[in-house]
Amino acid sequence: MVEVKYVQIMLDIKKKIEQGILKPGDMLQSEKALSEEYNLSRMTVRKGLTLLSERGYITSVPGKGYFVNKPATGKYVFSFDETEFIEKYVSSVKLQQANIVKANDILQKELEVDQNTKIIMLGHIFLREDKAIAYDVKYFPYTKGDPFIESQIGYATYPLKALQNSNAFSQQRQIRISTALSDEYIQKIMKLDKPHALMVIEQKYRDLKNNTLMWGKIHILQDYAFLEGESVF
Amino acid sequence: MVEVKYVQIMLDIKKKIEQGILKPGDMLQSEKALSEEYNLSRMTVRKGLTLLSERGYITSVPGKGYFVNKPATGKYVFSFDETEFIEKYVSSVKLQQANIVKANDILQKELEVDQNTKIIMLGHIFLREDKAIAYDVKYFPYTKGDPFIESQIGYATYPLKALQNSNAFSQQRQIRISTALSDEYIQKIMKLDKPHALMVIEQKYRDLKNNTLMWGKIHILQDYAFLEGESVF
DNA sequence: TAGTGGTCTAGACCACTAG
DNA sequence: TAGTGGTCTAGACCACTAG
Repeated sequence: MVEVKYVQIMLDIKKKIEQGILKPGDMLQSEKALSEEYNLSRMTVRKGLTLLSERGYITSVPGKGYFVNKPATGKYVFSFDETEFIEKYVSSVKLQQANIVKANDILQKELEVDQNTKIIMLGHIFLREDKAIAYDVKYFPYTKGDPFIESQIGYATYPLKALQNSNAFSQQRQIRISTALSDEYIQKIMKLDKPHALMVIEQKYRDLKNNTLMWGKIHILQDYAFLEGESVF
Repeated sequence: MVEVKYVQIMLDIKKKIEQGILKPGDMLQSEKALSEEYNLSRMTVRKGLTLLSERGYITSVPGKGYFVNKPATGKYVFSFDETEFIEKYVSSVKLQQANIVKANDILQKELEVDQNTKIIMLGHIFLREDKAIAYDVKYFPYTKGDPFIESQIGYATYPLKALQNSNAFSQQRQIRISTALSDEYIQKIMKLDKPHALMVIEQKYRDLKNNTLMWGKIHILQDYAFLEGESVF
């Protein structure tokens, strides 16, 4: 399989970096020198270098040249999606609680609203063959007349899908993963006879104007709580 | 601040997608049509479209055109790095155990070695003001004469840094996050008086030939176990 | 066959770097 | 002042699509 020219030069330089022939901090040859060495136009060389730069191998410093990066360690990508979790493990979702509440201190902070804002709270239990494996609670600021929120009240199935589909390109999401022992309330509603370890996945959805659209926590029983990721540079 | 032309066209089309003027599945105008509309050369238009494509907004289909993507939900990037964790929370690291062991079933599977391979096992306790907050165990296949491994035995401080620095560009890393209740062994070595929730972070380092360089698990006490991430498309 | 995106070229002008 | 990377152009040839 013959690769395209800019991939060839990219792979060639990448190999030199991986083998340590080019070391972190080293300056590459100039675009001009590379285009002469590889017999390519400068734009084609640039395309190869851009790929290396996007993948974190090198950095360009205008006026000076390209430099081999010090590898950044510890960065991973992973996926988490309630709807995927549900498809994988959950046989049914039970609406456990649906309330309109006033914003307490935590909600004021997390949703960035004042104390008079009404909040829709939705609690769900995720069941697998009649056994509770996760408890999910989400809070939505209730803006009167907001067509999305109106549609959520009394929404039959799991509400998040609507939020995700509505305009996902205009959302920014944050996630926070931690762990906790089940407290008495959770043990009661999940019908656990003793304390269990839970993975707690906290999510916040924002729109492009930085308004918080949703804040919520999912508590997953340890046997069903796995996240997997891969390194990226 | 005047943006460069390819950023302008990128932002313009991005806005149309975010506002829903262009919807998932829609075909964009052709490169030629766009270059006439914006009065730009085709290469400049392409550069803008490439940015949108890299960010997950559109996909190009050769021979047909560019299409607006359906947003992929649930993908996040986050960082985890033992050395960062140590800097943030840990006042001292205690070597708890250093052994050469034979590969049992789990190690054979995780390290992809046979039963005769010798494995170096290093257990560390992470202390914060004399209190154990994490327990870390790592396994390295012992290849005789491997200069890296030789240097690890009896290595005074935390061993991972050497592995990370040695040749990080030629490594691929996997991570797996789960949660567990502390078992008796962990309670003993961490001096816990009762069961605690632990975040379990499992990491595997591979080289480019897919040899496993290291497999290990860190068990972190719930109060110190937080991972944060952001959405990416 | 006309239209699409993918690759590649040769050249231009620019701001910035560093002696 | 010579060299560097950043942007942009006008054009070429290609494989692929779909009527």
